[in-house]
Amino acid sequence: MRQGFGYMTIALRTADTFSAKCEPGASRGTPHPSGLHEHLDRLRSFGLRQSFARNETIFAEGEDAKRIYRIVEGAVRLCKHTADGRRHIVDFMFPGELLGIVEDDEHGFTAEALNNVVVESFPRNRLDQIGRFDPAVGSQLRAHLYENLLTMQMHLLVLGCQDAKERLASFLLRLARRTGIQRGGLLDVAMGRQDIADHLGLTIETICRAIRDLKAQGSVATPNAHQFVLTNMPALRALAIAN
Amino acid sequence: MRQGFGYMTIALRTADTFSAKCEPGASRGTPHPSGLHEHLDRLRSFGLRQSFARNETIFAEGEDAKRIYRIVEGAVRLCKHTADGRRHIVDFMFPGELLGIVEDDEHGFTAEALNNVVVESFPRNRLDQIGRFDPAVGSQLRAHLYENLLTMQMHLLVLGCQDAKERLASFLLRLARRTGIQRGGLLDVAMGRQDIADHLGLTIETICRAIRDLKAQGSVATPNAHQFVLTNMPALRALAIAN
DNA sequence: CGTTAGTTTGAAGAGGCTCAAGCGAGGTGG
DNA sequence: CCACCTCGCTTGAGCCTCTTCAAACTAACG
Repeated sequence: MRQGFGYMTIALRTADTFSAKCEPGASRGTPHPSGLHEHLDRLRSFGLRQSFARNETIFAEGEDAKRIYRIVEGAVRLCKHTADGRRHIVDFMFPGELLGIVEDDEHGFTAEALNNVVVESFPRNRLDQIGRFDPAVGSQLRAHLYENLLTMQMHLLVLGCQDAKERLASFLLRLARRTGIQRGGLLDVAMGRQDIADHLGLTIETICRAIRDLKAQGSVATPNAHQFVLTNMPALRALAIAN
Repeated sequence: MRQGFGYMTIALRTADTFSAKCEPGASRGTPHPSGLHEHLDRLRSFGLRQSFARNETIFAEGEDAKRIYRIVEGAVRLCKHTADGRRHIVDFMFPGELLGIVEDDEHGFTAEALNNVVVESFPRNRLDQIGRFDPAVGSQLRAHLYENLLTMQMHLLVLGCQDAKERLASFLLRLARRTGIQRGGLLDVAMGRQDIADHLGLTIETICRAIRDLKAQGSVATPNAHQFVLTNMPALRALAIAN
């Protein structure tokens, strides 16, 4: 651990860029471009800025959920662990996205930095306090939870119905939709192969072979292990579950 | 379709029994024994009671979500379909549970009757209206969404990490926890093998074989195809993900 | 008592997993 | 500056689980 920089060419997006967010569900117009951000901005004075190096834990499953987090820079994985040590990555999170919003007292998963991560965190009870006067907060929180719910349902469909290549295609397309694509069609992939495997319910070897196959059929190219070019979107979309 | 009765020995529970509900998460005390029910009861005059025969559709994915449903009797499956016709059953629902609560304009999945089902439905905008005066409604809706979210996360873990026997064990234990167990340790299983398969991301044959294996190792018995006896709970729990 | 829908079992095949080794890029120390 | 080491990625071979296809069985119903 703590071994420096990791990948991700350049984190172009900053905390003020997140209005472009549009996830999930592609088709439906974004219901709320997360109005929650405005409320958090109003809590600036309570905001705490923190940095985490690769593989450091931002918060852990079971910990008291006293603060909510906004990712300013870097990428994060959300993990759940089984009793016998198996790991599943529920989702990845990117700049401008909110983290650790629960209705429980404790966090339901562990959040770990994929690379150098900067987060701002805010006391949860402050937001609740605003919510007591401004009913919009409640509905924005609900919208946030609902988005997450839709994302989970989509992912259930992926794990329940798709084979390795299809899962990878779904993953890459969603990643492209969320993080955007650099000039030259370059897609930066912050997470390692093992992370992708644990997210898609496969092994690292199967991920590698699925990538090789997609390359062989001309659907993607990989200039290096952490960058992809989606050379044939229609083919990928045909594999994936929906866009 | 419409071939009469289906299974499920006797639906003992009625609309007034749901206070016993305690899902998901076993450990945590039920955060809200769904206070939403009280609000719905207050909307009695707008309530619409409907019956559905086995395999009939209660509402379909993509339809306008104008009403929310409460199951009075019977069991329901919630399905999503991929473009190429594959089916995934997101979850099953039982008497006393609420159905079709979305933040969207349209339903995110299809609800179909597993057996003879009776539901009460209420206009969504009426509940919203109550919510404008009573802030508790909003937080109860949020709690409801959050419960669903936790359930999905649990199920992701099942699909992402477990093999056939483990998935079946997880499924049976959760089912027992939700629907309760008859005298004699009998667990009524309203859904067919194909439904279980589509819920667990397996084929019907694999389900049958997993059942056979659990029987062989003495963990369950099956007096008939729609009843199970969980003869060795510790063994099942050891297989399952958490309780 | 035949029909039908659903369940169960078998045999063969495929996709993904395991184990093992090779490769390549980055960082470190001489 | 190069050699070395390490970590993560990639590839291969064999195995195992789950799937596929096919057929037999069972129970409910007309």
